[in-house]
Amino acid sequence: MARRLQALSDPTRQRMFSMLSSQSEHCACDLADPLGVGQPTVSHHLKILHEAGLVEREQRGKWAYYSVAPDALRELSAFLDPAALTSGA
Amino acid sequence: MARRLQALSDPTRQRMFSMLSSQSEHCACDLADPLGVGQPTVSHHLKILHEAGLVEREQRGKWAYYSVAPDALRELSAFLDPAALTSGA
DNA sequence: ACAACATATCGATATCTGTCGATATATAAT
DNA sequence: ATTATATATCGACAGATATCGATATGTTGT
Repeated sequence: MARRLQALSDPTRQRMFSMLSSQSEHCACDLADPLGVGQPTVSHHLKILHEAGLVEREQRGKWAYYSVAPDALRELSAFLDPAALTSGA
Repeated sequence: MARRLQALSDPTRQRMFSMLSSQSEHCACDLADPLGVGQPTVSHHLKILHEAGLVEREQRGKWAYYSVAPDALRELSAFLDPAALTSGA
């Protein structure tokens, strides 16, 4: 969990993660421009998010598609505030 | 929220916050030893947690007592995973 | 094999940040 | 007022990190 919080501490990664949340998935190439950073930087941040278990990676052809890891946020949310969990859904 | 995530990204502050969570409140003087850091460092981190709205501060005599801000974690948790919120409690 | 494109890695650098020692501020007691 | 104690601030420094340009890797076509 420490690693996840660390991964979410950078503003660029926060925006990146937000973009991935709002849409089902993103090709890495679509992230650089809106974020205003270079391609190596995008790649670097995606690696950090991935290693923290926050995003998943799927290679399709030359493109790499990233998406939010299904349970990552729930786990993090539960870790921060266990009392706020729903019992069912 | 960005600021709160940033505040929770440091390992020392995570442990600090955990200590404050497990007990109702702590005097700043009780934190340095268990954390293995100096007093100025404790003061510095408490300031960051306080400015992020994660902890509250109450001065009693020469001592400063810190406690977890009541709604901080719930808000953060809801921000990260709105779907996991309880409707009632 | 070769060319073209997407992504990852490498090396360098500027900035941020955690930590400390020293010092300042504040409160309490003598 | 002086002393003692608790906390905050300051200045400095080492280590982490975000970013970039250059290059490597990998994939898709020809």
